[in-house]
Amino acid sequence: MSLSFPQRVYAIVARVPRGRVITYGAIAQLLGDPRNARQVGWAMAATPRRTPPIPAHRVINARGELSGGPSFGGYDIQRKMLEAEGVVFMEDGRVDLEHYLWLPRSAGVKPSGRPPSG
DNA sequence: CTTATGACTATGA
DNA sequence: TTCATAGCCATAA
Repeated sequence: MSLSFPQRVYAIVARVPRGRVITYGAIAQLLGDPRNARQVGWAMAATPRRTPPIPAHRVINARGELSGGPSFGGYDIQRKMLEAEGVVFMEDGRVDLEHYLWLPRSAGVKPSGRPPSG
């Protein structure tokens, strides 16, 4: 059975440890469709209001900026959440992805998913 | 089917 | 560096 797109997104976001962040593009890339970065955001916004164990506040854009989605109540809320986990922000108010961007162990290797156009 | 929107990303000025 | 534009694709009307 194939999991839905958002389902797979949650699976990755749930793997992001504390004190780390991940970008939409990275998630989409891990799913095999880097173009679906936008759909990743859509999936996050579609998170059930049951407030599942999905650390959506650790998902930011490729520029290290927060999204301030309704799931947090505002930009400051998301920032406080990350700071509470140990994430330090730069003067510009952005996160240094070079230091906080998290990737799974198998990052860079996708043995299965989307085969080449063969 | 078309049109409009969006928790995005890459490129050009 | 910031600002504007193009490309992308799923969802909603």
